[in-house]
Amino acid sequence: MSYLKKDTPIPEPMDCRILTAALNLFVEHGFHSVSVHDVQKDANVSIGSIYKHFGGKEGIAKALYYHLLNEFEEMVNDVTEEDLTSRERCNKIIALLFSYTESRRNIVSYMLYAKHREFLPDEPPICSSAPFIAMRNIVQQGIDSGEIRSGDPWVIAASVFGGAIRMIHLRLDGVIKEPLTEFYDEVVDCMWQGMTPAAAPGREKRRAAR
Amino acid sequence: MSYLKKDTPIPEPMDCRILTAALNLFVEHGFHSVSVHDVQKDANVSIGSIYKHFGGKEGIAKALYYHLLNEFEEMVNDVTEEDLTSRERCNKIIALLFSYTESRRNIVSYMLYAKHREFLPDEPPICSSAPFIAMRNIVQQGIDSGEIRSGDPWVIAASVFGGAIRMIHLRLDGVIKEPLTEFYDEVVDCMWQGMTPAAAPGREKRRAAR
DNA sequence: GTCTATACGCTGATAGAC
DNA sequence: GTCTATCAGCGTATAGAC
Repeated sequence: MSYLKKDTPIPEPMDCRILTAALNLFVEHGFHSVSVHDVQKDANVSIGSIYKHFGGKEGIAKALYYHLLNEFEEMVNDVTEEDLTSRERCNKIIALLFSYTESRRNIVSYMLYAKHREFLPDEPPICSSAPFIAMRNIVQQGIDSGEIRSGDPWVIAASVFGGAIRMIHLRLDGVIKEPLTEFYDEVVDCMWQGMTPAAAPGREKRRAAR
Repeated sequence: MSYLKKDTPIPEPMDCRILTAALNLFVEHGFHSVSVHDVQKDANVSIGSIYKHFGGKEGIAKALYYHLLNEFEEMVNDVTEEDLTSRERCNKIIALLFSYTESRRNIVSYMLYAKHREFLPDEPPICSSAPFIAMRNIVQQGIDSGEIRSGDPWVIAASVFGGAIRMIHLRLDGVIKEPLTEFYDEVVDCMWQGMTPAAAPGREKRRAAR
């Protein structure tokens, strides 16, 4: 059942084999380029089973999405419950995301790239789903406690996590060749320099183009 | 011919009507969910013309991609040729990207979300294509001239543009309701606070989790 | 519960008239 | 150069045997 956790204990045969096969195929070829037959073949089950369990291709994608979203949320919640400062929580989330990108590449890719609108017509986009809101809330707490400069919560959250997320994109696209974990210190350092309340008032700026 | 430029002068009837229709359909429904018949209907041309001009659906997607990529590259090159500091160049690119996201939403969405691997099997991913490399080079010049803190060029580039790109994603997903231009000052300010060479040595850090 | 075989619609692509 | 009519193949989904 556990995809994100390191110690996957060999999941229930049927459902999970289907989900795992679908995940890999979706990421490698794209949702619409994969047929139910492809999944069926890869998972060593029959088409009937797939329709019995998930009701079709969209059903698989939905189940996969919610399952992974849930695990992601648990991860963020775990970090939230630890006794850490807001900054340490942000850092930990970034570290975990980097780590997962290396060890569970396809999962991160699916959650980051999949156009969920395609199979979840009227579901909130991933950016406004629970775990991302939790991340924004961590940032909000940091603002309230004075650890992080104040401002629009989404802007601050985008500034905190934007660099790291961009690094993940570059890594998934093959632009960056080395494991992300090597860049963790530098990314986090760059980011916090701009997020300290002390730095907020701004000196020497106000010369921006445009 | 000009999609990115503000003053689109009513393009050549045929080719551009097809490309425009395809762009909107691709963005709204996804590449694979759109049939050639859909494009044909929307563009008010016949299937024959489409196959004559573009050779099929993939041909349309490719033409669209290269066309827009080219315009994007021109935009970056224009900024590069202006007499500005590296920082001002970065700011101007961010300002232009924000502006285009508001005025030419589908174009930005297509370039940002489209999985180009699907129709460009062995083409470099967008992140390593010419305009993005040009952006990284601007950052590199800033590092060389001492305007920007030193470090791995991709990390620094990700830190410079990551927050802004994240804001674009949030805006395209409908999470952010107000025009991006309203957030420009704050985004740029946050970012440069972390990018100044003076700030690089690092004080009070080295407490990162993980 | 699991499988196989089959039906039906849609999509990409072409041939040939105008 | 542009269009219409048509085809062949694939992909989803189902019905029914085991």
